[in-house]
Amino acid sequence: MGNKPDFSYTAKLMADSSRAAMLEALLDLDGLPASELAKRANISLQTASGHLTKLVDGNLLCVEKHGRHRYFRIANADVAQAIEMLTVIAPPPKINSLKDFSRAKNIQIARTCYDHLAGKLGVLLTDALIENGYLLEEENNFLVTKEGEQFFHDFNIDLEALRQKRRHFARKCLDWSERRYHLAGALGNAILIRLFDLGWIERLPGRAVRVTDTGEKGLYESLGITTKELG
Amino acid sequence: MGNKPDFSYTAKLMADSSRAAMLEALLDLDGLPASELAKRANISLQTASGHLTKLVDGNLLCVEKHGRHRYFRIANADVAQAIEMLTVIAPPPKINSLKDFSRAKNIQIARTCYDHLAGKLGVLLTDALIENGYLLEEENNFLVTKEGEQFFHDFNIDLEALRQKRRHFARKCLDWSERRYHLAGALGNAILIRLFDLGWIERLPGRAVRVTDTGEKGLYESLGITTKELG
DNA sequence: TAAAAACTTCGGCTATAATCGAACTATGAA
DNA sequence: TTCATAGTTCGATTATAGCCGAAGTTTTTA
Repeated sequence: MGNKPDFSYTAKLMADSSRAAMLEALLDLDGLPASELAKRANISLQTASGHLTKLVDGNLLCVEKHGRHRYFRIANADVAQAIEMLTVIAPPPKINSLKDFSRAKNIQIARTCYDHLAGKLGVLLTDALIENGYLLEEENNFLVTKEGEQFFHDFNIDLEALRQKRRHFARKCLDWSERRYHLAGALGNAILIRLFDLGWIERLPGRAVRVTDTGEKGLYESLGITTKELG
Repeated sequence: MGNKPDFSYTAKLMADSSRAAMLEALLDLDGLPASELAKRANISLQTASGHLTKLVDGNLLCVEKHGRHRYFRIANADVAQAIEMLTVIAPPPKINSLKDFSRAKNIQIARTCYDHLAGKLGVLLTDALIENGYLLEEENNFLVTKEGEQFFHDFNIDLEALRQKRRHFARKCLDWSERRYHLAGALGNAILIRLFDLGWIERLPGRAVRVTDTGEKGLYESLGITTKELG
């Protein structure tokens, strides 16, 4: 009775699947307009507008007005953290067949999460970048060190170009299977693209990803990652 | 699409106010039967039964069967943490009048949370117990040290009796106004009762609490707490 | 000044799910 | 074996809110 804030109010805002789709989109790419969010949630612009009003009123999102455009973003890190916690305790995608089972295993080992690398491989790569002194951990982001600037340059990733983009540069993303953070944001995306280009990883059915023989060698030589650890 | 676990599923389970009431009750006192939870949520036993099935299926609760009784509890610490995160970002109770305003201020300074002390005073007391070497912080609980055993004995609190109770002994509870942990569980409850008995604190309208003149002196002499810090 | 783009508001339709009465199952006590 | 207690299942009712079509508002571009 007026004792504590009512968590079911916030839960209700996250409970609708259309709103959840929009929140999920904003977790990775923030500063999206209503029309883009409507597309991603597969709903009409009118419906999206209503949902977005509710999310802003409920302090889950905030808006930036630029002329006739309105860019939405997650209100603060607590909101992202709350969503991540809910993801951790949510039941994992169902397994019905043997095919599903091996796919589920592959997906835990290495997968894409939105547009960056996740799963055991994602966490392993992030850890290696930290241990080699290329990244530093911050509150919600990673910081590229001087050595890191050199490393990414040699790895053919243009950090300056990434910093220009209207999105997080090197954000932390909670890995639901590993319960650890991995690298997301523009830098996480650039690394994924580069790994595909180099032929170090390749797609499996679904979101899963596999390290190739070339990749095994490359990851060891550049970052000291042994793929045996992937199980 | 089968990428990540669906957090909106879990959010939906927490979104209903009856289910939220049951979860909140179980956050403090766990091992309650369905009939008791129905009472606390102000719903019929049939309705409660349906809700509890959903919560168990969704891995938010687990059950222990003892004969014809079924005792429910929060499934794990992640669930509690997720609820706490949602509480932190939920909008605080509304302020409509000047009366509401001063009440809101009082409630931030010192209040009861279920059956233990919270707000600035709750956090201050918990910190003092730690600084004096009477409590140690663990993952989700506090540990009473040897010095603590002596202190609580002198303070007229029977720790052995508290440990017998079918509930958490010294649990951490996240303070939504302070964004810090305070002491909950059986020990938190016992301290609150003792403070009332000693006349060190007294009730204000609502859930708020006030430190008396005797209390000011007593808290300083026993734990070095200066109530000026309460603002 | 007109037209287009980005978004909001309104109104009606529809689906979901929360609710409880009543009847049922299972365990324990007399 | 009969009664009581604890809880579940079923069915009907009701309320909430998600959805989109249509019409309105505001800002930018032509």
